[in-house]
Amino acid sequence: MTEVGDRRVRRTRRNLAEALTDLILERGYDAITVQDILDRADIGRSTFYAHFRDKEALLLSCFDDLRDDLRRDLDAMTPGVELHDSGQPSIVVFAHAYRHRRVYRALCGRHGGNIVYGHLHTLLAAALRTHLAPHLAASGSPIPAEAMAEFYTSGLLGILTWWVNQGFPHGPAHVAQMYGAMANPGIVAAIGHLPHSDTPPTTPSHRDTDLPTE
Amino acid sequence: MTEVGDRRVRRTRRNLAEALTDLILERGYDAITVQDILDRADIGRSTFYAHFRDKEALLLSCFDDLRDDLRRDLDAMTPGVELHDSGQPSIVVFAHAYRHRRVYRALCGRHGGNIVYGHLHTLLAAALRTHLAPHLAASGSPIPAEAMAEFYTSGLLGILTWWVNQGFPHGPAHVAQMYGAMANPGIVAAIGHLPHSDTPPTTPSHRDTDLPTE
DNA sequence: TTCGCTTCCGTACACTGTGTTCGATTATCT
DNA sequence: AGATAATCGAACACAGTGTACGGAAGCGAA
Repeated sequence: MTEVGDRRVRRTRRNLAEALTDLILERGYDAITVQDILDRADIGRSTFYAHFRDKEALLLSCFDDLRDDLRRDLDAMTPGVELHDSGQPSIVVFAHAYRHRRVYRALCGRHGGNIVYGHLHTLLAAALRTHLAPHLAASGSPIPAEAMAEFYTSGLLGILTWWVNQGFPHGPAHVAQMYGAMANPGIVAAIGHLPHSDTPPTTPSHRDTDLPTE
Repeated sequence: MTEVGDRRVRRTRRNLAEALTDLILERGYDAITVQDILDRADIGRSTFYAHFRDKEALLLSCFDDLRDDLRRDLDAMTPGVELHDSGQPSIVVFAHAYRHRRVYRALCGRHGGNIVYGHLHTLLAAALRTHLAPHLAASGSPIPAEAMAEFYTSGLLGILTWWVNQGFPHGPAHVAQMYGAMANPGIVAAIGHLPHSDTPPTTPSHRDTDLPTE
Protein backbone atom coordinates (compact mmCIF):
# COMPACT_ATOMS: atom_id res chain seq x y z
CA MET A 1 0.00 0.00 0.00
CA THR A 2 1.17 3.56 0.57
CA GLU A 3 4.70 4.06 1.87
CA VAL A 4 5.51 5.98 5.00
CA GLY A 5 8.39 8.10 3.71
CA ASP A 6 6.25 10.97 2.52
CA ARG A 7 5.43 13.75 4.92
CA ARG A 8 1.95 14.10 3.43
CA VAL A 9 1.18 10.47 4.16
CA ARG A 10 2.23 10.81 7.77
CA ARG A 11 0.13 13.93 8.12
CA THR A 12 -2.92 12.26 6.59
CA ARG A 13 -2.72 9.16 8.77
CA ARG A 14 -2.01 11.17 11.88
CA ASN A 15 -4.96 13.48 11.27
CA LEU A 16 -7.28 10.57 10.57
CA ALA A 17 -6.23 8.66 13.67
CA GLU A 18 -6.64 11.71 15.86
CA ALA A 19 -10.01 12.56 14.35
CA LEU A 20 -11.23 9.02 14.92
CA THR A 21 -10.21 8.81 18.56
CA ASP A 22 -11.62 12.28 19.17
CA LEU A 23 -14.96 11.33 17.67
CA ILE A 24 -15.06 8.01 19.52
CA LEU A 25 -14.69 9.82 22.81
CA GLU A 26 -17.41 12.27 21.81
CA ARG A 27 -20.09 10.08 20.24
CA GLY A 28 -18.96 6.47 20.39
CA TYR A 29 -17.60 4.39 17.55
CA ASP A 30 -20.88 3.13 16.13
CA ALA A 31 -22.35 6.60 15.71
CA ILE A 32 -19.46 7.82 13.55
CA THR A 33 -19.65 7.95 9.75
CA VAL A 34 -16.70 8.10 7.41
CA GLN A 35 -17.80 11.58 6.40
CA ASP A 36 -17.58 12.69 10.03
CA ILE A 37 -13.96 11.57 10.20
CA LEU A 38 -13.23 13.30 6.89
CA ASP A 39 -14.69 16.59 8.05
CA ARG A 40 -12.89 16.49 11.37
CA ALA A 41 -9.56 15.51 9.87
CA ASP A 42 -10.02 17.86 6.88
CA ILE A 43 -9.17 15.07 4.47
CA GLY A 44 -10.67 14.35 1.07
CA ARG A 45 -12.95 11.39 0.62
CA SER A 46 -10.89 9.64 -2.04
CA THR A 47 -7.76 10.14 0.02
CA PHE A 48 -9.26 8.21 2.90
CA TYR A 49 -10.08 5.22 0.74
CA ALA A 50 -6.57 5.33 -0.71
CA HIS A 51 -5.33 4.49 2.79
CA PHE A 52 -8.03 2.39 4.45
CA ARG A 53 -10.71 0.12 3.16
CA ASP A 54 -13.30 1.34 5.64
CA LYS A 55 -13.87 2.76 9.09
CA GLU A 56 -12.91 -0.45 10.83
CA ALA A 57 -9.57 -0.66 9.01
CA LEU A 58 -8.68 2.75 10.37
CA LEU A 59 -9.66 1.67 13.85
CA LEU A 60 -7.55 -1.46 13.66
CA SER A 61 -4.66 0.58 12.32
CA CYS A 62 -4.86 2.73 15.44
CA PHE A 63 -5.01 -0.39 17.58
CA ASP A 64 -2.10 -2.10 15.84
CA ASP A 65 0.41 0.45 17.07
CA LEU A 66 -0.70 -0.14 20.64
CA ARG A 67 -0.86 -3.86 20.02
CA ASP A 68 2.73 -4.10 18.84
CA ASP A 69 3.90 -2.03 21.76
CA LEU A 70 2.05 -4.18 24.25
CA ARG A 71 3.18 -7.40 22.66
CA ARG A 72 6.80 -6.27 22.96
CA ASP A 73 6.29 -5.64 26.65
CA LEU A 74 4.63 -9.02 27.10
CA ASP A 75 7.31 -10.89 25.19
CA ALA A 76 9.94 -9.23 27.35
CA MET A 77 8.72 -11.30 30.28
CA THR A 78 10.33 -14.66 30.91
CA PRO A 79 7.56 -17.15 30.20
CA GLY A 80 6.69 -19.57 32.99
CA VAL A 81 8.69 -17.96 35.71
CA GLU A 82 8.62 -14.78 37.75
CA LEU A 83 4.94 -14.94 38.59
CA HIS A 84 4.94 -12.55 41.49
CA ASP A 85 1.91 -12.25 43.71
CA SER A 86 0.85 -9.18 41.76
CA GLY A 87 0.63 -11.19 38.55
CA GLN A 88 3.25 -10.54 35.92
CA PRO A 89 1.18 -10.31 32.75
CA SER A 90 -1.37 -8.08 34.39
CA ILE A 91 1.04 -5.46 35.67
CA VAL A 92 2.45 -5.12 32.17
CA VAL A 93 -0.99 -4.57 30.73
CA PHE A 94 -2.06 -2.08 33.37
CA ALA A 95 1.16 -0.13 33.09
CA HIS A 96 0.80 -0.04 29.33
CA ALA A 97 -2.75 1.19 29.57
CA TYR A 98 -1.75 3.89 32.02
CA ARG A 99 1.02 5.02 29.70
CA HIS A 100 -1.47 5.42 26.83
CA ARG A 101 -4.48 6.59 28.76
CA ARG A 102 -6.11 8.63 26.03
CA VAL A 103 -6.02 5.90 23.39
CA TYR A 104 -7.18 3.25 25.83
CA ARG A 105 -10.04 5.48 26.84
CA ALA A 106 -11.09 5.65 23.20
CA LEU A 107 -10.42 2.07 22.16
CA CYS A 108 -11.15 0.05 25.31
CA GLY A 109 -13.72 2.25 27.00
CA ARG A 110 -17.47 2.13 26.75
CA HIS A 111 -17.40 3.92 23.39
CA GLY A 112 -14.84 1.77 21.64
CA GLY A 113 -17.13 -0.89 20.27
CA ASN A 114 -16.42 -4.58 20.40
CA ILE A 115 -13.86 -4.85 17.60
CA VAL A 116 -10.87 -3.77 19.63
CA TYR A 117 -12.06 -5.75 22.63
CA GLY A 118 -12.05 -8.95 20.62
CA HIS A 119 -8.55 -8.46 19.31
CA LEU A 120 -7.18 -7.47 22.70
CA HIS A 121 -8.87 -10.51 24.17
CA THR A 122 -7.17 -12.81 21.68
CA LEU A 123 -3.79 -11.24 22.33
CA LEU A 124 -4.04 -11.49 26.10
CA ALA A 125 -5.47 -14.99 26.07
CA ALA A 126 -2.48 -16.19 24.08
CA ALA A 127 -0.08 -14.50 26.47
CA LEU A 128 -1.80 -15.96 29.50
CA ARG A 129 -1.90 -19.41 27.96
CA THR A 130 1.84 -19.25 27.37
CA HIS A 131 2.43 -18.32 30.98
CA LEU A 132 0.10 -20.87 32.48
CA ALA A 133 0.72 -23.89 30.24
CA PRO A 134 3.99 -25.19 31.81
CA HIS A 135 2.60 -24.96 35.33
CA LEU A 136 -0.69 -26.59 34.39
CA ALA A 137 1.06 -29.47 32.69
CA ALA A 138 3.08 -30.21 35.83
CA SER A 139 0.17 -30.02 38.27
CA GLY A 140 -2.34 -32.22 36.47
CA SER A 141 -5.21 -29.84 37.07
CA PRO A 142 -8.60 -31.08 35.85
CA ILE A 143 -9.41 -27.68 34.37
CA PRO A 144 -8.53 -27.33 30.66
CA ALA A 145 -5.92 -24.68 29.93
CA GLU A 146 -8.21 -22.97 27.46
CA ALA A 147 -10.87 -22.50 30.10
CA MET A 148 -8.38 -21.06 32.56
CA ALA A 149 -6.94 -18.69 30.00
CA GLU A 150 -10.45 -17.66 29.10
CA PHE A 151 -11.44 -17.00 32.69
CA TYR A 152 -8.42 -14.95 33.69
CA THR A 153 -8.29 -13.09 30.40
CA SER A 154 -11.91 -12.06 30.75
CA GLY A 155 -11.37 -11.07 34.34
CA LEU A 156 -8.34 -9.02 33.44
CA LEU A 157 -10.18 -7.26 30.65
CA GLY A 158 -13.12 -6.69 32.94
CA ILE A 159 -10.95 -4.96 35.50
CA LEU A 160 -9.12 -3.09 32.75
CA THR A 161 -12.25 -1.69 31.14
CA TRP A 162 -13.68 -0.88 34.55
CA TRP A 163 -10.51 1.01 35.37
CA VAL A 164 -10.52 2.82 32.04
CA ASN A 165 -14.16 3.79 32.30
CA GLN A 166 -13.68 5.09 35.83
CA GLY A 167 -11.03 7.47 34.56
CA PHE A 168 -7.95 5.60 35.80
CA PRO A 169 -8.18 5.91 39.56
CA HIS A 170 -5.59 4.28 41.89
CA GLY A 171 -2.62 3.98 39.52
CA PRO A 172 -1.51 0.87 37.65
CA ALA A 173 0.35 -0.89 40.47
CA HIS A 174 -2.64 -0.78 42.76
CA VAL A 175 -5.03 -2.09 40.14
CA ALA A 176 -2.63 -4.85 39.25
CA GLN A 177 -2.51 -5.80 42.90
CA MET A 178 -6.29 -5.88 43.09
CA TYR A 179 -6.35 -8.16 40.08
CA GLY A 180 -3.69 -10.36 41.63
CA ALA A 181 -5.60 -10.59 44.88
CA MET A 182 -8.62 -11.95 43.05
CA ALA A 183 -6.89 -14.06 40.41
CA ASN A 184 -3.87 -15.57 42.11
CA PRO A 185 -5.64 -17.59 44.83
CA GLY A 186 -7.46 -19.50 42.11
CA ILE A 187 -4.25 -20.05 40.17
CA VAL A 188 -2.53 -21.31 43.31
CA ALA A 189 -5.39 -23.69 43.94
CA ALA A 190 -5.14 -25.08 40.40
CA ILE A 191 -1.37 -25.20 40.04
CA GLY A 192 -0.48 -25.88 43.65
CA HIS A 193 2.06 -23.11 44.03
CA LEU A 194 3.18 -19.78 42.59
CA PRO A 195 6.82 -19.54 41.47
CA HIS A 196 8.98 -17.00 43.31
CA SER A 197 6.30 -15.85 45.67
CA ASP A 198 7.73 -15.21 49.14
CA THR A 199 4.62 -13.46 50.44
CA PRO A 200 1.22 -15.15 50.56
CA PRO A 201 -1.18 -13.37 48.18
CA THR A 202 -4.12 -13.72 50.52
CA THR A 203 -3.54 -10.47 52.43
CA PRO A 204 -2.53 -7.62 50.11
CA SER A 205 -2.29 -4.42 52.11
CA HIS A 206 0.79 -2.16 52.39
CA ARG A 207 3.62 -2.27 49.77
CA ASP A 208 1.83 0.21 47.50
CA THR A 209 4.16 1.83 44.99
CA ASP A 210 1.50 3.77 43.18
CA LEU A 211 1.73 6.82 41.04
CA PRO A 212 -0.64 9.67 41.88
CA THR A 213 -4.00 9.65 40.15
CA GLU A 214 -4.08 11.44 36.83
CA MET B 1 -48.00 -1.22 20.41
CA THR B 2 -49.44 -4.41 18.99
CA GLU B 3 -51.30 -6.71 21.35
CA VAL B 4 -50.48 -10.37 21.73
CA GLY B 5 -53.97 -11.82 21.53
CA ASP B 6 -54.05 -12.12 17.77
CA ARG B 7 -52.84 -15.33 16.22
CA ARG B 8 -51.30 -13.41 13.31
CA VAL B 9 -49.20 -11.32 15.66
CA ARG B 10 -47.85 -14.36 17.41
CA ARG B 11 -47.05 -15.97 14.10
CA THR B 12 -45.24 -12.87 12.83
CA ARG B 13 -43.13 -12.43 15.94
CA ARG B 14 -42.32 -16.11 16.14
CA ASN B 15 -41.27 -16.28 12.51
CA LEU B 16 -39.14 -13.18 12.86
CA ALA B 17 -37.40 -14.42 15.98
CA GLU B 18 -36.69 -17.78 14.44
CA ALA B 19 -35.42 -16.23 11.21
CA LEU B 20 -33.12 -13.94 13.15
CA THR B 21 -31.54 -16.64 15.28
CA ASP B 22 -31.20 -18.88 12.23
CA LEU B 23 -29.40 -16.19 10.28
CA ILE B 24 -27.18 -15.27 13.22
CA LEU B 25 -25.97 -18.84 13.43
CA GLU B 26 -25.37 -18.92 9.67
CA ARG B 27 -23.72 -15.55 8.95
CA GLY B 28 -23.34 -13.67 12.20
CA TYR B 29 -25.44 -10.77 13.43
CA ASP B 30 -23.53 -7.94 11.76
CA ALA B 31 -23.81 -9.45 8.28
CA ILE B 32 -27.61 -9.63 8.42
CA THR B 33 -29.86 -7.04 6.80
CA VAL B 34 -33.49 -6.44 7.62
CA GLN B 35 -34.36 -7.66 4.14
CA ASP B 36 -32.63 -10.97 4.87
CA ILE B 37 -34.81 -11.48 7.92
CA LEU B 38 -37.90 -10.55 5.93
CA ASP B 39 -37.12 -13.05 3.18
CA ARG B 40 -36.35 -15.84 5.63
CA ALA B 41 -39.42 -15.21 7.76
CA ASP B 42 -41.62 -14.54 4.72
CA ILE B 43 -42.87 -11.32 6.26
CA GLY B 44 -43.66 -8.03 4.54
CA ARG B 45 -41.38 -5.07 5.03
CA SER B 46 -43.97 -2.73 6.49
CA THR B 47 -45.14 -5.46 8.84
CA PHE B 48 -41.69 -5.71 10.36
CA TYR B 49 -41.52 -2.01 11.13
CA ALA B 50 -44.98 -2.19 12.64
CA HIS B 51 -43.50 -4.47 15.31
CA PHE B 52 -39.87 -3.40 15.75
CA ARG B 53 -38.03 -0.18 15.21
CA ASP B 54 -34.98 -1.89 13.72
CA LYS B 55 -32.87 -5.02 13.67
CA GLU B 56 -31.52 -4.43 17.15
CA ALA B 57 -34.99 -4.08 18.65
CA LEU B 58 -35.85 -7.52 17.35
CA LEU B 59 -32.65 -8.93 18.81
CA LEU B 60 -33.34 -7.42 22.21
CA SER B 61 -36.88 -8.72 22.06
CA CYS B 62 -35.47 -12.22 21.62
CA PHE B 63 -33.08 -11.61 24.48
CA ASP B 64 -35.73 -10.21 26.80
CA ASP B 65 -37.57 -13.50 27.04
CA LEU B 66 -34.39 -15.25 28.13
CA ARG B 67 -33.50 -12.36 30.38
CA ASP B 68 -36.75 -12.49 32.29
CA ASP B 69 -36.43 -16.23 32.69
CA LEU B 70 -32.89 -15.96 33.98
CA ARG B 71 -33.70 -13.13 36.31
CA ARG B 72 -36.48 -15.20 37.86
CA ASP B 73 -34.01 -18.01 38.49
CA LEU B 74 -31.49 -15.60 39.98
CA ASP B 75 -34.03 -13.91 42.22
CA ALA B 76 -35.12 -17.30 43.48
CA MET B 77 -31.79 -17.61 45.28
CA THR B 78 -31.52 -16.37 48.83
CA PRO B 79 -29.22 -13.38 48.63
CA GLY B 80 -26.11 -13.43 50.81
CA VAL B 81 -26.34 -17.02 51.94
CA GLU B 82 -26.03 -20.46 50.42
CA LEU B 83 -22.81 -19.78 48.56
CA HIS B 84 -21.71 -23.35 47.96
CA ASP B 85 -18.24 -24.09 46.73
CA SER B 86 -19.59 -24.44 43.21
CA GLY B 87 -20.84 -20.86 43.26
CA GLN B 88 -24.56 -20.26 43.49
CA PRO B 89 -25.12 -17.55 40.86
CA SER B 90 -22.94 -19.36 38.36
CA ILE B 91 -24.72 -22.72 38.50
CA VAL B 92 -27.99 -20.94 37.85
CA VAL B 93 -26.57 -19.23 34.80
CA PHE B 94 -24.94 -22.35 33.40
CA ALA B 95 -28.04 -24.43 33.92
CA HIS B 96 -30.13 -21.78 32.24
CA ALA B 97 -27.78 -21.63 29.27
CA TYR B 98 -27.83 -25.41 28.95
CA ARG B 99 -31.60 -25.41 28.99
CA HIS B 100 -31.71 -22.91 26.12
CA ARG B 101 -28.71 -24.06 24.17
CA ARG B 102 -29.83 -23.00 20.73
CA VAL B 103 -30.69 -19.42 21.68
CA TYR B 104 -27.55 -19.02 23.73
CA ARG B 105 -25.53 -20.27 20.80
CA ALA B 106 -27.07 -17.55 18.67
CA LEU B 107 -27.09 -14.70 21.17
CA CYS B 108 -23.99 -15.32 23.28
CA GLY B 109 -21.75 -17.14 20.83
CA ARG B 110 -19.16 -15.71 18.51
CA HIS B 111 -21.84 -14.61 16.05
CA GLY B 112 -24.08 -12.80 18.46
CA GLY B 113 -22.50 -9.39 18.38
CA ASN B 114 -21.79 -7.28 21.41
CA ILE B 115 -25.27 -5.97 22.13
CA VAL B 116 -26.52 -9.00 24.00
CA TYR B 117 -23.19 -9.42 25.75
CA GLY B 118 -23.45 -5.95 27.23
CA HIS B 119 -26.95 -6.46 28.57
CA LEU B 120 -26.15 -9.87 29.99
CA HIS B 121 -23.07 -8.38 31.62
CA THR B 122 -25.12 -5.71 33.32
CA LEU B 123 -27.66 -8.23 34.58
CA LEU B 124 -25.07 -10.60 35.99
CA ALA B 125 -22.96 -7.86 37.53
CA ALA B 126 -25.99 -6.64 39.45
CA ALA B 127 -26.78 -10.16 40.64
CA LEU B 128 -23.20 -10.76 41.74
CA ARG B 129 -23.00 -7.42 43.50
CA THR B 130 -26.12 -8.29 45.47
CA HIS B 131 -24.60 -11.59 46.55
CA LEU B 132 -21.19 -10.24 47.44
CA ALA B 133 -22.08 -6.94 49.08
CA PRO B 134 -23.08 -8.20 52.56
CA HIS B 135 -19.96 -10.35 52.87
CA LEU B 136 -17.67 -7.61 51.62
CA ALA B 137 -19.07 -5.12 54.09
CA ALA B 138 -18.35 -7.47 56.99
CA SER B 139 -14.81 -8.33 55.98
CA GLY B 140 -13.40 -4.88 55.29
CA SER B 141 -11.70 -5.92 52.07
CA PRO B 142 -9.65 -3.19 50.39
CA ILE B 143 -11.03 -4.11 46.99
CA PRO B 144 -14.08 -2.06 45.93
CA ALA B 145 -17.23 -4.09 45.42
CA GLU B 146 -17.64 -2.76 41.89
CA ALA B 147 -14.23 -4.07 40.91
CA MET B 148 -14.97 -7.49 42.37
CA ALA B 149 -18.32 -7.71 40.65
CA GLU B 150 -16.66 -6.67 37.42
CA PHE B 151 -13.94 -9.27 37.70
CA TYR B 152 -16.14 -12.22 38.52
CA THR B 153 -18.84 -11.21 36.08
CA SER B 154 -16.32 -10.97 33.26
CA GLY B 155 -14.80 -14.28 34.25
CA LEU B 156 -18.19 -15.93 34.37
CA LEU B 157 -19.14 -14.57 30.98
CA GLY B 158 -15.76 -15.60 29.62
CA ILE B 159 -16.29 -19.18 30.72
CA LEU B 160 -19.89 -19.06 29.51
CA THR B 161 -19.06 -17.89 26.00
CA TRP B 162 -16.17 -20.34 25.84
CA TRP B 163 -18.56 -23.12 26.81
CA VAL B 164 -21.16 -21.99 24.30
CA ASN B 165 -18.66 -21.66 21.46
CA GLN B 166 -17.24 -25.11 22.19
CA GLY B 167 -20.69 -26.60 21.70
CA PHE B 168 -21.58 -27.21 25.38
CA PRO B 169 -19.17 -29.96 26.42
CA HIS B 170 -19.10 -31.30 30.02
CA GLY B 171 -22.60 -30.38 31.17
CA PRO B 172 -23.60 -27.41 33.31
CA ALA B 173 -22.65 -28.81 36.72
CA HIS B 174 -19.12 -29.53 35.64
CA VAL B 175 -18.60 -26.12 34.10
CA ALA B 176 -20.03 -24.44 37.17
CA GLN B 177 -17.57 -26.40 39.26
CA MET B 178 -14.70 -25.30 37.05
CA TYR B 179 -15.80 -21.72 37.48
CA GLY B 180 -16.07 -22.18 41.22
CA ALA B 181 -12.61 -23.69 41.41
CA MET B 182 -11.14 -20.59 39.81
CA ALA B 183 -13.35 -17.94 41.35
CA ASN B 184 -13.99 -19.07 44.91
CA PRO B 185 -10.41 -19.09 46.22
CA GLY B 186 -10.18 -15.39 45.40
CA ILE B 187 -13.52 -14.72 47.05
CA VAL B 188 -12.44 -16.61 50.14
CA ALA B 189 -9.25 -14.59 50.26
CA ALA B 190 -11.18 -11.33 50.07
CA ILE B 191 -14.09 -12.20 52.35
CA GLY B 192 -12.33 -14.56 54.70
CA HIS B 193 -14.77 -17.42 54.45
CA LEU B 194 -17.47 -18.97 52.31
CA PRO B 195 -20.87 -19.58 53.95
CA HIS B 196 -22.04 -23.20 54.12
CA SER B 197 -18.96 -24.73 52.53
CA ASP B 198 -17.98 -28.03 54.18
CA THR B 199 -15.50 -29.11 51.50
CA PRO B 200 -12.48 -27.08 50.48
CA PRO B 201 -12.78 -25.93 46.86
CA THR B 202 -9.10 -26.45 46.14
CA THR B 203 -9.39 -30.04 44.91
CA PRO B 204 -12.47 -30.56 42.75
CA SER B 205 -12.38 -34.10 41.44
CA HIS B 206 -15.10 -36.71 42.05
CA ARG B 207 -18.62 -35.56 43.04
CA ASP B 208 -19.51 -34.96 39.36
CA THR B 209 -23.24 -34.99 38.76
CA ASP B 210 -23.04 -34.19 35.08
CA LEU B 211 -25.44 -34.79 32.28
CA PRO B 212 -24.02 -36.42 29.16
CA THR B 213 -22.74 -34.14 26.45
CA GLU B 214 -25.35 -33.04 23.98
C1' DT C 1 -72.24 -16.97 8.54
C1' DT C 2 -71.63 -12.38 8.70
C1' DC C 3 -69.84 -8.13 10.44
C1' DG C 4 -66.33 -5.06 12.05
C1' DC C 5 -61.78 -4.58 13.26
C1' DT C 6 -56.96 -5.44 12.97
C1' DT C 7 -53.10 -7.10 10.81
C1' DC C 8 -50.58 -8.03 6.80
C1' DC C 9 -48.97 -7.24 2.12
C1' DG C 10 -46.66 -4.87 -1.66
C1' DT C 11 -45.19 -1.21 -3.88
C1' DA C 12 -43.25 3.07 -4.10
C1' DC C 13 -40.48 6.66 -2.31
C1' DA C 14 -37.09 9.71 0.13
C1' DC C 15 -33.00 9.44 2.43
C1' DT C 16 -28.39 8.29 4.34
C1' DG C 17 -24.09 6.32 3.94
C1' DT C 18 -20.70 3.64 1.24
C1' DG C 19 -17.00 2.88 -1.87
C1' DT C 20 -15.14 3.99 -6.63
C1' DT C 21 -13.51 6.72 -10.51
C1' DC C 22 -10.87 10.33 -12.72
C1' DG C 23 -8.80 14.50 -14.10
C1' DA C 24 -6.79 18.64 -12.03
C1' DT C 25 -3.90 20.42 -8.46
C1' DT C 26 -0.41 20.59 -5.15
C1' DA C 27 3.26 19.01 -2.04
C1' DT C 28 7.38 16.33 -1.56
C1' DC C 29 11.73 14.13 -2.49
C1' DT C 30 16.10 14.12 -4.98
C1' DA D 1 13.87 22.46 -11.24
C1' DG D 2 11.69 18.46 -12.55
C1' DA D 3 9.81 13.92 -11.89
C1' DT D 4 6.95 11.61 -8.88
C1' DA D 5 3.36 10.73 -5.88
C1' DA D 6 -0.25 12.18 -2.87
C1' DT D 7 -4.34 14.90 -2.37
C1' DC D 8 -8.52 17.05 -3.76
C1' DG D 9 -13.31 17.44 -5.22
C1' DA D 10 -17.01 16.28 -7.68
C1' DA D 11 -19.76 12.90 -9.72
C1' DC D 12 -21.64 8.35 -9.75
C1' DA D 13 -23.69 3.69 -8.80
C1' DC D 14 -25.21 1.11 -5.20
C1' DA D 15 -27.11 -1.01 -0.97
C1' DG D 16 -29.74 -0.59 2.95
C1' DT D 17 -33.00 1.99 5.89
C1' DG D 18 -37.36 3.57 7.44
C1' DT D 19 -42.03 5.52 6.00
C1' DA D 20 -46.63 5.91 3.65
C1' DC D 21 -50.78 4.16 1.95
C1' DG D 22 -54.50 1.51 -0.33
C1' DG D 23 -56.15 -2.95 -0.96
C1' DA D 24 -56.46 -7.82 0.59
C1' DA D 25 -57.05 -11.16 3.99
C1' DG D 26 -57.31 -13.20 8.66
C1' DC D 27 -59.27 -12.90 13.11
C1' DG D 28 -62.69 -12.79 17.04
C1' DA D 29 -67.33 -12.13 18.32
C1' DA D 30 -72.21 -12.04 17.69
